[in-house]
Amino acid sequence: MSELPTIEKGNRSRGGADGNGATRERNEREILAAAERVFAQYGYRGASVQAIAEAAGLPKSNVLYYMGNKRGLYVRLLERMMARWNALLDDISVEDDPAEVLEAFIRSKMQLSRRHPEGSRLFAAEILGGAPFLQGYLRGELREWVHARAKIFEQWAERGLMDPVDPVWLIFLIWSATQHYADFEAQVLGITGKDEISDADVERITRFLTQVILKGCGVRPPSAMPG
Amino acid sequence: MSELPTIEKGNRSRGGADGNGATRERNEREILAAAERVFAQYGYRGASVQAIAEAAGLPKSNVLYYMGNKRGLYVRLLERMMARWNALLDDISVEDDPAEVLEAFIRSKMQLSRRHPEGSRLFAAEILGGAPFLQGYLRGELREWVHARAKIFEQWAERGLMDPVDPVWLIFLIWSATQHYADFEAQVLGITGKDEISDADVERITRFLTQVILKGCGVRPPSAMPG
DNA sequence: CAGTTATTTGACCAAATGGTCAGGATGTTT
DNA sequence: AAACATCCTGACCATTTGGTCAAATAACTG
Repeated sequence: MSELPTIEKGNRSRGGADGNGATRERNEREILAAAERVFAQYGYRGASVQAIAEAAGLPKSNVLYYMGNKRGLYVRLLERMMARWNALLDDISVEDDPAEVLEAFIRSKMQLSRRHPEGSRLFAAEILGGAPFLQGYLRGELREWVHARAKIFEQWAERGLMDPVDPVWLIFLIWSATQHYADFEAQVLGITGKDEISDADVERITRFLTQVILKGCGVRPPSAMPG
Repeated sequence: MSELPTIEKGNRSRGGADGNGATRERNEREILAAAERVFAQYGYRGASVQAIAEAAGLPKSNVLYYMGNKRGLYVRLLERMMARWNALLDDISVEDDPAEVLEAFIRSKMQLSRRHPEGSRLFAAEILGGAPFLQGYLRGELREWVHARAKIFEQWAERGLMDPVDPVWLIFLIWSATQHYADFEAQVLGITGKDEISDADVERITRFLTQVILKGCGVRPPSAMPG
């Protein structure tokens, strides 16, 4: 605990600029990755700049040199995660097949959580704590995102392509079910006795969720073209 | 932030012993409630004893007098929540009706999250952070709990009372879906535009989840008695 | 090469952290 | 009233917190 990082001064492979903004870019990437892990584990308040610096293998001052301050670093991470989320299921229309869209949604959401488990947990921790930094996003962009898709689900229901379930709650159901495997990984591992969730597990879970949720809201399996 | 609690010294209604352990009991209750809120919001590291004390309207020293230290207080809260959880769905057998049991599970889980939202979030934060204090519980008691119920689900599937879905993942699905409304309340409120989740909402959500999940795993609605 | 800019980092700071403790206040019991 | 136990809390402590700064170093540019 009292041990400092002990970076060798002459670490040639890391120090100094090396043409363009390459140094900056590389260091920022490394710091962001480390910060994502630490913030995800301890939350905003619980995470310390010192801990982030150690995780990145840099002195604290250097982290602050690149990121300005803790708050800014945190917000940057949140924004990065929002961007990833926004890119999800970006273009669907009423004409699409419900089964295909829902499966694609479940699948890409699972993969997002799997590819960025720390970002996913960071997001979760932020919302758990009352979303002090994300209020605006939740009541703005994300709300629009959800309602746009909800409208399409409703139209599908009107056309008899699925049961008339509340589309917003359906989205929450999918969100929570997929999020669970990233956010509560510790629980899933503890209960199943595994020591990691494999790609095969992810595939099985995806299929399970797809099957249960599609069937659960009466979506016809893809094939028959209406009209 | 720099303001101290400023408790009046002569607060008659709180000071001193009053027969039995009534004082202790009352103060402990109040401290536990305050701590649950603060830990839920900020996580273990992010929560400060000072913040808990202020939330309880007591000086920090008094909180430590009752609870010993931060760690002990936290563990006590986790244990209280585990006890609540363990009491859930405690006696089911293969002879029971799947539809009834699953609905009861969803319903009581929803109510648990609703009655103890802070406890629920506390639990979630602990697991999010890798469950450093709950490893044992997850790999022990909770694992048994889950597997015992999973076995029953499997037998139901064998008897043709439901689809042969993986029972552990079904439990996770129900867990995550119900947990969501407590843990991510900020998200649900932000997106729906409500400023609280009403009892009526809870009832609607419960019905929605019951309908979709039961249908989704092919559970026959209650009525026909087998064998 | 000199000049300019970007990077690195230890020393430092005020505030907050978890926790201890002595001593006073408030009761109950005899 | 004396004795005893519980309760309360301000003062205090070592450590950690987020953040600043100046001086050193490294790299790019003319």
